Amino acid sequence: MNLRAIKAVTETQTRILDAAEDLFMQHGFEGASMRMLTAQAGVNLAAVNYHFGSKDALIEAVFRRRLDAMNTERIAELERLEKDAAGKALSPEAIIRAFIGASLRMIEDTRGGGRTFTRLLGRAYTEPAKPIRQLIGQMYATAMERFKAAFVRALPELPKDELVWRLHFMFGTLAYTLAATDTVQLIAGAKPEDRYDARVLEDRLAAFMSAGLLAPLAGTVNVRIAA
Amino acid sequence: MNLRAIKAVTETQTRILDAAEDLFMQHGFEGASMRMLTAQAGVNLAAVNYHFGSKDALIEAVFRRRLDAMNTERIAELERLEKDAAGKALSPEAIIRAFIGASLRMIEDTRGGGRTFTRLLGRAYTEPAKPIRQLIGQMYATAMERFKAAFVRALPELPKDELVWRLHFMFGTLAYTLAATDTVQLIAGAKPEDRYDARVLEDRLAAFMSAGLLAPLAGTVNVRIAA
DNA sequence: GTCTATATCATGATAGAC
DNA sequence: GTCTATCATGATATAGAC
Repeated sequence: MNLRAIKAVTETQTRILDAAEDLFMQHGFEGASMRMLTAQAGVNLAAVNYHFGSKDALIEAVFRRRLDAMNTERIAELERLEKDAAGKALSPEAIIRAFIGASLRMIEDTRGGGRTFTRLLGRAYTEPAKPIRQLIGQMYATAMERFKAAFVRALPELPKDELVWRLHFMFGTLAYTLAATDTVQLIAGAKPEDRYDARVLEDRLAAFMSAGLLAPLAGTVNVRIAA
Repeated sequence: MNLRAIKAVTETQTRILDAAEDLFMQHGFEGASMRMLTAQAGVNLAAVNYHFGSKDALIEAVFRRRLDAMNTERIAELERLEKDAAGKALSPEAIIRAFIGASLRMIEDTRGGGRTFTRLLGRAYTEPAKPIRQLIGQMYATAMERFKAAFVRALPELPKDELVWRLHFMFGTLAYTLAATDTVQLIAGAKPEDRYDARVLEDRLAAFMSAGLLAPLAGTVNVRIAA
């Protein structure tokens, strides 16, 4: 009888996943080695292959551990909003908050590694390696469709291709915020206590993103100074 | 007499820089090896160390080749605008265009490797390795200060810490756009001919970013549906 | 399930012939 | 300036004892 089928996650697996999260974030997927990883996890070098099969499978496990739950939470929040609205259109800002809230709340989780994961996630969005892009794409697919549909309903007058671009920009804003909140010196000017406060960050991000999403159409208001 | 002092950039150096740009973008700095790199450049394995001294020095050279010029161009464009305005305040959107224009125009340069570099650059913004962050930070420092001052002058009523956050968000939007324009599936819905048209992209980005920059202050307009 | 030991190959860097 | 050859180290992965 297979014990692993019952106790799906062992102590060793958790330690490996925690170390992998941290080291993939710091050094990238190719840059973080099995030796670094098993040393930091305090497990044997062979343990990764035993528990996960290969380095690539470990990468997938790292994302799967948190990302599936995160996107499920996003969709649940959106559906809660839609139910409460009872047929009325949602405000774009409310939809935005439903999308960004789950990831921002994770920033506050330093003990459980959530913050590390969000930084890894932000980095992974700009990862060109095909297998990783496909992996992330798959894991986001359902939530993306749901949210896109919600935005279409909330903004029926916005041309579809314009919406797609603006979703792209919004995604980028979030990705960079997740990845760089810890690192970038620009933010040095910001009050430290605000930096990781999910509520404050959500307010700031939601204000910025919804204004961008609702911007006047380019072409109709292109005022260039000295053009 | 040192010939390299006269002809600063040799054919071999250019080939190495081109290959490095491409492979650092694809595999990250740690993931791209000297062997890959010299093979793709069609030069000897020892050539990198001879011409650049080390892998780290090569990384710096890759950025320096284009980034210094890019930021000089940005500042020149800003100063041109300020001169034309003759003391009057610039519009935030004009300042934004001055900042993003130089990088977006580079996307169109497929032959010379500009597009590759912009993608590398977008990736590098989320790179946590300290030496690289410091390098990029240094190279941006002057331009950042100049542009921040311009925004302060254009938006005297916007609180400083709010401005800093919004600049951070704008930077993120641009970074992600540079890094992911080629890759992300979301954009699959966009017309392909628009995807790399710097003018179209600049219009879309400028509209999004300036709306975000001018958004009503968070806290004053936080309308939550079903809160 | 966990360990040691090892196979096989890639890594960055350099010494020294040409 | 360019090459080959080589060093010391580190890479992923696995076989087999416990």
